[in-house]
Amino acid sequence: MTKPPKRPLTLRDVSEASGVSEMTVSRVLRNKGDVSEATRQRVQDAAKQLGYVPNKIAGALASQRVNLVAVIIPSLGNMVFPEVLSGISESLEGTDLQPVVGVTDYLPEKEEKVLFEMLSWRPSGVIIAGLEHSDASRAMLAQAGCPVVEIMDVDGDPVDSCVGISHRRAGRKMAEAIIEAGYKRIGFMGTKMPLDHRARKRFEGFTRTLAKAGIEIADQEFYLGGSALAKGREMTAAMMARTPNLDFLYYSNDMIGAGGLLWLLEQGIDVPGQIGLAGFNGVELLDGLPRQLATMDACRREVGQKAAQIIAARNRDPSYPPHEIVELSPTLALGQTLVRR
Amino acid sequence: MTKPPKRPLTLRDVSEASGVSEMTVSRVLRNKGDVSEATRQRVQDAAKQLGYVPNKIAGALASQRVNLVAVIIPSLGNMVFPEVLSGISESLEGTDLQPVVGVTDYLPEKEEKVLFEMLSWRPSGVIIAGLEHSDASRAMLAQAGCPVVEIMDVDGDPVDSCVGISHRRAGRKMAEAIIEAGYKRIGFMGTKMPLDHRARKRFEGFTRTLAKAGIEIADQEFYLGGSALAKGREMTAAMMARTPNLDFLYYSNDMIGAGGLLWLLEQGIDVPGQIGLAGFNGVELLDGLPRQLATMDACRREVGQKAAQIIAARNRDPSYPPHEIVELSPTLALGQTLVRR
DNA sequence: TTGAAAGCGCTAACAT
DNA sequence: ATGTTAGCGCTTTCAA
Repeated sequence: MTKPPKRPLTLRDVSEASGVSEMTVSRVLRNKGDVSEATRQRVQDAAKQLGYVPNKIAGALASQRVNLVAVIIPSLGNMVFPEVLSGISESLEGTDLQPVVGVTDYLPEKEEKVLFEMLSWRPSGVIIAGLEHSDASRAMLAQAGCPVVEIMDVDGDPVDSCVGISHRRAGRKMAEAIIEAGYKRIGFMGTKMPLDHRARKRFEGFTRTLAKAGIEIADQEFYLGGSALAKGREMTAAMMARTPNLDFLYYSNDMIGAGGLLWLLEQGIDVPGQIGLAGFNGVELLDGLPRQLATMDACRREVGQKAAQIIAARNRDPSYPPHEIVELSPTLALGQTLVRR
Repeated sequence: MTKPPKRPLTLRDVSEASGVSEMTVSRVLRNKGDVSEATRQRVQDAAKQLGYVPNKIAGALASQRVNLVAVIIPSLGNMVFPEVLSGISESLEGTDLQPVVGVTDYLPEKEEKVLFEMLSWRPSGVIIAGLEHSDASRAMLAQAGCPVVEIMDVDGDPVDSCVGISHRRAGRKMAEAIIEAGYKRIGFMGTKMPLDHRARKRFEGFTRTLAKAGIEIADQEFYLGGSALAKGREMTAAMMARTPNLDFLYYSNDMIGAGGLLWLLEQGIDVPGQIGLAGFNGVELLDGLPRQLATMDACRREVGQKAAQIIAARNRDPSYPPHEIVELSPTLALGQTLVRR
């Protein structure tokens, strides 16, 4: 090891230390072009010796290529998005592409800012959650000059490519399952809507399907922030007090569903005998609950994988067609809380 | 909006569109230097009209400044790290710095790779979890040429600055509380150690303190992967079958603790009457459990905030002293599962 | 207040 | 297999 340098090392330093031209040093460090084994060794030794770290900024500017994929998601606290991320990382593993994450907190203005920020690094691709964006954001995406994949949702009009599930259909399928099982007095709990378009679409698909069967939501409640598990408890307690004759509770996510389930069991309420339950997402957490909560898997990992594959493929092969739309099918898991009655 | 460009727009395009020199356009876009209100308007209109997004790569190369802070953490699936991240984002909000996240999966080799990758973008600072790094990683950090803050842990020898709690002390404090409450037959459950130094240190602090009081861990079990809640259940079931006379269970994280708690309650076991429990982290999730699990807060958000503040301060003021060490004090929450017996 | 020139550290393209 | 030259798109510095 050498002593801390005042000035960051450059290719030139390695060149001088190894007695090889900058160009050849560059070739060695990128494994590009033919270099004799001897010089390769010399260069690598010199680079390691000095502790040289290449300057990607200069490299990117010169080569007009940046191996970054911008990934823009609403939140990291949700568990859903980390799973999407790991799908993305997985698919990008073999390539030289690297994901860079930006978080919007479900705020369109912040999405705009984050997107602008990321595009100004000229990434090789953009993966962005949702199909709803501000006009400015859509314009930026359209002009980005790189593949764009909108994920998690297919109910809408993508700028370019798109990978996800239909949340309307997911809501519908759940409603159908509930109707078919014979439940009639249904309560709904979820996040406040305007922020979360996918939850809203599920709710729409759900209520419409119920309506067609002549059923109306008997009670509903929406929350914002806080511990989802605790919120699930509270909302369930409140709703059961307000509307005691409910026979089913549909939660817009598994976490509040789990909270509700725990509360109901504690009250000695028979689940699913007296009341049925369902959530949404298929989070791993559920495996540890006293009852297996009915849920619907949102294919989070697969969404991430496929989206990243599209980006990678289009970077590899510019003739790969844009505007690809991939709709994945969420699977319904009835668990132990949605049974025929 | 204009039609999709083949070539990304440059300052030159804005310059031509507005009839102002590139230099002045640059000044407007960065709010730097004096520009007359008239030209400022012209330029901004032109830029927006064209949909110009500045090229940060070129900007960074020219200015030798990059407004990115590299944040390197072991995992996103843990809930712990997203909280640290939000602390970081929060502190960086006012500045022009932006966090960029890299994930190591607790693997030193991957840490090395991620670190190298991030340093090659010449960030304005590095925030990295833990004090244990490979020699190569330490060397890179030492040579990084930017402030480095190691976080989450203070039991060790930081390269530069450091913000965190003492996990040894945390383990000790928990042991003291348990001893003082009168528990004697103690079981431990946690992740497999070598991967997670902080969990290991807590365990060490814990067992040593017990040892001093003449108590030895009566049973222990370690897990790897899977749903933590479910693992907590399984391990607890296995341990209670194997060593039925335990009177306390210490879990290395709240999630497995929650799983254990749920299982015990289901079995009709009296918590904390028959057996006491404690976890670690103070995760929000716990608010929704049937009993408030004893735990110890790791100050995750505060750690992130403080670390980012240090980076920001040192960027603002180069004379800000390096090698700052900040030890935060975790607070013990006895909840309802650690009571005097 | 504005503009012109130089160059950041690399790599593409072309020699040799 | 290796070296040379000319930028990449900005910002710094200096001049007007």
